[in-house]
Amino acid sequence: MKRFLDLISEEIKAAFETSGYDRELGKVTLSNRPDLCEYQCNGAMAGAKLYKKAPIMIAQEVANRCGESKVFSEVMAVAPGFLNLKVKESFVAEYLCQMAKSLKFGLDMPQTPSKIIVDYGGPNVAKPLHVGHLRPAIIGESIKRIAKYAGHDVIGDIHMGDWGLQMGLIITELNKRQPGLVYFDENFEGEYPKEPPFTLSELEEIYPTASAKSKEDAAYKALAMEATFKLQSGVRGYRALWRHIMDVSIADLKRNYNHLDVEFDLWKGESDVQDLIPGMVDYLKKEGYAYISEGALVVDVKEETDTKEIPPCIILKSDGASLYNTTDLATIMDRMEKYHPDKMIYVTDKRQDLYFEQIFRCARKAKLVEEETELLHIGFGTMNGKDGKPFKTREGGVMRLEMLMQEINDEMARKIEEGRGEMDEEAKETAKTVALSAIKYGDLSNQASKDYIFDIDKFTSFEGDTGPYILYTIVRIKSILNKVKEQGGLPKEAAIQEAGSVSEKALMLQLAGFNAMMEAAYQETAPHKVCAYIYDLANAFNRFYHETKIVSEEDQNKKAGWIALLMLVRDLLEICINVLGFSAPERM
RNA sequence: GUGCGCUUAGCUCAGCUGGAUAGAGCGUUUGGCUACGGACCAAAAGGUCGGGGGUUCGAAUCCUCUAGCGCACGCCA
Repeated sequence: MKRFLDLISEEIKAAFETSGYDRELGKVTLSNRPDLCEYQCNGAMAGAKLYKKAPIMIAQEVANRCGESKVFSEVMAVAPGFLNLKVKESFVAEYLCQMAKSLKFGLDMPQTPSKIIVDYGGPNVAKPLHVGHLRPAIIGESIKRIAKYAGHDVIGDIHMGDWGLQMGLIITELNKRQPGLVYFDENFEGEYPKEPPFTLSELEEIYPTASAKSKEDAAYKALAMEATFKLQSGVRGYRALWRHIMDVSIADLKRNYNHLDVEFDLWKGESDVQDLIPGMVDYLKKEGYAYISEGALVVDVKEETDTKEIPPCIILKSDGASLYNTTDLATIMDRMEKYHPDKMIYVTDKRQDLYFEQIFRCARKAKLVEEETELLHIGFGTMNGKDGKPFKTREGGVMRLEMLMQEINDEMARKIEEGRGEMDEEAKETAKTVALSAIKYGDLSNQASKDYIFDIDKFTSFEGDTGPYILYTIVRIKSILNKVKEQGGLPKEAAIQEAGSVSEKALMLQLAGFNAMMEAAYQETAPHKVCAYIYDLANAFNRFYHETKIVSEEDQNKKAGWIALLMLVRDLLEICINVLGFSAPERM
């Protein structure tokens, strides 16, 4: 379906054209002055110079051509040359009826869907998730869902850090504690046990212990590095241990991400591409992209148009070891090979901007990707505490994600109990649902690239521009619809009708902007636009609701129209919160 | 030093890619409860859009200079 703004622009554009002006001047935008009109066109002022005419003259001419319009009830030329527009009630109602019937509520699907890989998450295996993992999970998940809704073929990849020193550390510590394990017996040739020699909680304790030891004890660190090396060189027992660590850790990661309603299609990690590295390095050398500089193997990624110094992309360190860059490039190769994506989106901290610039340039220069392959880095800002400094525990440490979630769940449960005066299982579940909306909406309503203040009190508030307010609105609509159902059922074939009040029309116009909004959110990878939209929509609905008695309406026809309208509001709100990554309970 | 980003109401943030009187929420003040869910609605106060200059009929938005803050700048991820 055409976007509403484009549709009504058509008419104004045609009027410009038949008046002898460039039709592009007829672009219509939302009104800046809702007190004066619903939409406006500023083309007459832009055209004034071109046609050496007073803008008001042009505007007047165009307005005169719109006398008999199916679309507009008012086209008025106003000084200095604005065209103030009001849309016919019948036109909006017709548009919404079509929307309600269309598969994606008016959002056109691409002729050929793009294959998109979204790389987000990036947790380290065997280390607990902390608050730093919250933003990539929330933002990445939403970007993925928006792209899916827009009709693309999207794959979410968690891209774990599963091949580094932390593995060597854990193995070393295990060796100290249980040297008798078969994994450390070099002569062992049988099958290794299926059950891991540790539990999750042990694993969670082992890593920090080992990490602390290695910082104080150089010999210990050397052992850990040796263990890492042995693991990477394929020592059987170490690989088997690694598998155990992975299994235990991934199960825990899945549980945690599940709580966040974050789901990955691929659970790949650095380890998955290690075998590709030698071949890639050979290729880069042979084709002349890579050369030795200061002992390291690098690829130059400078370009003539650069206004700044871009350091080369390091492929191998001077000791010959691979690093983050190597793995990321190999991952790009792997993805091209296996999935052939049109686009790869990386969701990481914005401090990695330069790094990804280097990686992308290197991948492009060395033809690891095709010319059309789009590489995009969405760099997000820091999550700060109320003091404006990076979010920390009271003790100043890094807060575990589970702790944070627990704190917010508790706070929300407390509020719900306060409201209801009781607490049961259902209320607990509701608290979790609402808490998640609070966190996610609080994050996503800010532009991703900016730092933001993580203010629990603000986010968990049921008032104002918050997740709970949105959920409240949805629950409220559901409640009305249920009431109508009890009363005698929802009409089967209810069609949205012409607005009978200002607030109703405002609500309808807000609904009509859905497809344009979603398209923009996808194009600009901007979840915050979805938040802004539903906040406006929720407000428009509540205003309308406040002055309209629906359940007790006598005129069945009118009532049926309102119910159809309500269902559309509910559907759009639910679609939007779904792409944002949360859901609404049945009651609150 | 170089580059990037940010600076909008007391606080937290929008601002539809150049338009009319710069908008929300929180907080403050005030009004509306026989509640289809008041977790709501209505209203008031609150701004030289960091500062200067420029382009333009018209600038928070584009250019330029400048200040403050943050971040990044070859072998960490």
